[in-house]
Amino acid sequence: MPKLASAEAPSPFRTRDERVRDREEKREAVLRAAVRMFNARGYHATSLDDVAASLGVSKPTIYHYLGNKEQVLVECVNRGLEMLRDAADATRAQPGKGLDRLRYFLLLYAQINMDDFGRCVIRTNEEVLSMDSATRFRARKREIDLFVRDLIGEGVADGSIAPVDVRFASFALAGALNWPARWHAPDGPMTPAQVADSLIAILIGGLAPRA
Amino acid sequence: MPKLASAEAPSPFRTRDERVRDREEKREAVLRAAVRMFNARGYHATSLDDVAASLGVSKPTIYHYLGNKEQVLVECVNRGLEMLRDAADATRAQPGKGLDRLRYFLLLYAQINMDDFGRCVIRTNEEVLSMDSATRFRARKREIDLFVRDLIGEGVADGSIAPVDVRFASFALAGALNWPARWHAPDGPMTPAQVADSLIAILIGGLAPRA
DNA sequence: TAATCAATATACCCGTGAGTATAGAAAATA
DNA sequence: TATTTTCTATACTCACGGGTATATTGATTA
Repeated sequence: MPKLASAEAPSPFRTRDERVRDREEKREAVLRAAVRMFNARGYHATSLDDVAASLGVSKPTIYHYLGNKEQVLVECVNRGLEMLRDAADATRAQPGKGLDRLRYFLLLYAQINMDDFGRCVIRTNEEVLSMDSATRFRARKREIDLFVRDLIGEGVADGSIAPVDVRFASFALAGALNWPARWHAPDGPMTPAQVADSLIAILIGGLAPRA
Repeated sequence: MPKLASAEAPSPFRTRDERVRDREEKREAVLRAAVRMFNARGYHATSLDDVAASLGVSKPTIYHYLGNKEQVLVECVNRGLEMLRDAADATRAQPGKGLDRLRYFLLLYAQINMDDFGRCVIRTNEEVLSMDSATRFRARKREIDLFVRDLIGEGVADGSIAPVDVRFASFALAGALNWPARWHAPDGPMTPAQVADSLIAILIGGLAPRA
């Protein structure tokens, strides 16, 4: 009889696992609240008091879940970088010619840049991080950049991409697809997917008319 | 005889005009020093004490020439915006088809974005400005954006540009050509003109191989 | 039941940095 | 020469915000 009660009504008594999950959830809530404010007002202009207030708690609560302000930012950035890494992995498993695979990745890349955590990756400049964090940050962004260059190189090799300068092509793509992190309104009429599609079409096709 | 001395040796006595020019020069020096530090470390992370120290003067000296910290930033941004407006004017006087005129402007645009003051326009986000300044800032950036859209529309109309979505094309171009403000090293091996050329070639030609 | 631990709050400390009050030197003007 | 103006420094005020010391409560474990 006591065993049966488990799935019925939500018991106010939490098991150890539930407590661990609660903790994770709260940590996550702090990060979500923080990243929104960082994106909206900038890191320096956002105080942890503000973040705490927006969650209806006090500052020490944040310190209970995260070490200090920089770590809050670092965790947010890491969430975004993780999404990018996943996108790269998904792309590696993708068939097709270089251009197709590149397009596949760019579509994900652009959309991530319109996500709260992805935006944060773009909007965070290394100067605000400690040297140590900045180094790691740079390294992980470089990983992504190199991945894009590989895809472009692959496309050039198999003829699906014009013989462009790989380095500059990756800069041009990154710039164009990072920019929405600054102008795209999450609650605007265009979905991230639509924005991504439109931008990528232009980048692939170019401005000059096709013969 | 006294008249003749004017152009000979630089007199330690300054005329009224010279004094006005001295003042301008100092003001300008403050802005140059400030914009460099803003670009390097970010606006919030730069104190006016630091700026003053880098010029070998004290903070009140800065306040003597400029009202307050925000005004320092606003003036820097205005310098950049002025360069952009000049570039637009020069382009208006330019002959040729839409694509040629667009290319002409983009070349200037991209280079300005690698200049100290131009960088500052890109790197300054409105959130750090007072509502009033932010509004003016947004308006002047919008001017530039509309100008680019006009050029693209012109090119589409005269057939020199493919029938792209004008709005997204301008976003894609802006993003790609703003990005160097964040990665281009002024003392690196590539000159701004070379960077601009390379990026623009890719944007106009697109990634897909030409038939 | 006692002792411990997790979670949260209140109230504080303290450094930084924007902005100012004041004074003094040098030059310009009367 | 006396007076005012320009330029600059020293030395301050004050608010903000990161971070912490400490107390409280409720649940967990011994």
